[in-house]
Amino acid sequence: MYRREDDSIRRQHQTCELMDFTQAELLSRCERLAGFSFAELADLLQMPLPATTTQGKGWIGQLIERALGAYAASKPIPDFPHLGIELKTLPVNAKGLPSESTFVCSIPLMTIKHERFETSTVYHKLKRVLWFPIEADKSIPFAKRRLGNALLWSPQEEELAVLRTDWEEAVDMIARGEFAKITAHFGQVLQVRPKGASAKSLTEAIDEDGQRVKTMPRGFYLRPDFTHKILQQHYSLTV
DNA sequence: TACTGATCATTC
DNA sequence: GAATGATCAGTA
Repeated sequence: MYRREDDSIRRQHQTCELMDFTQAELLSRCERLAGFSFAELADLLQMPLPATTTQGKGWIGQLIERALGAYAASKPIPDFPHLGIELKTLPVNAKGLPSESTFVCSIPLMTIKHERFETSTVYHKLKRVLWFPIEADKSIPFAKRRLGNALLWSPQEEELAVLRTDWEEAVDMIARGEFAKITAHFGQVLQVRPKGASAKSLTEAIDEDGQRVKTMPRGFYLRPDFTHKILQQHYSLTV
C-alpha cells in the first residue's frame, strides 16, 4: 500500500529543524496523518514498533512529534515553540471517549507556592493544545491502532476557572506542607498524582512542621471527563 | 469497570 | 536524577 502523501510525511520530519511552518501547515500535516495505523506510520518514519504495550508507553506520542516536525522533545518548552502549541495525544476507547487521564506537568513542590495560576506551568501548557486522538482500545492490536483527527484547542473562561480552582486548592495544600494529604480524589478536572520512575523516586518537599523531607514526585493530570468535553465541543463545531 | 497509585522508555 | 512522552494494572 502506498499513498501519494507518504513522501510528504517522510519529508515533514526531515524539515523539522527549520521550524518555519505556519499553524495552517501544522494542521494540514495533522490531516494527512489521520487514518494511518501505528505500524504504517512507524514504517514511514523507519521506527521499530515496541515489543509490548507496556514498553510502548509514550511511543506513539514521540512518533507523532517526529511526523509533525516537533523537535523540543525533553525540553521544558512547547512542542512547537514558534507557534506556542503543545502537542498531546489523547487515547480514546471503542466509544470514542478518552480512556486515560492526560499528564500536564510535574509539580515543583518546593517553589510552586510562589506561583500564581496565570504564571503557572499548568496555565502555559494548556494555553494552546493540539489534541491528537489515537485509538487505544485494548481489543485492537497495538500495530493496527489508528490516528484520529487532531484539533487545536484553547481553554474557555469557564474551563480556566475550574482549572484555577483545582490548581489553587492543590497549591494551598502544598504551601501548608500538606502534600501527603493530597490524593487523586481531589480536583474536579485537574488532579495530583505520582509522577516518577517508581514509588522509590524521591524529591524534596516541606512538611506540615516545616521540615525538609523526601517524598514522591507529583504531577498534574487532567481527568478523562475534561478531555471528553473538549472533544465534544469540537464535534459540535465541526459537524 | 472506573479510577488511583505505580510504572515504562528515552533523552540530557 | 529530572525532564520529556505517557499507559499499566490492582483495587475500591
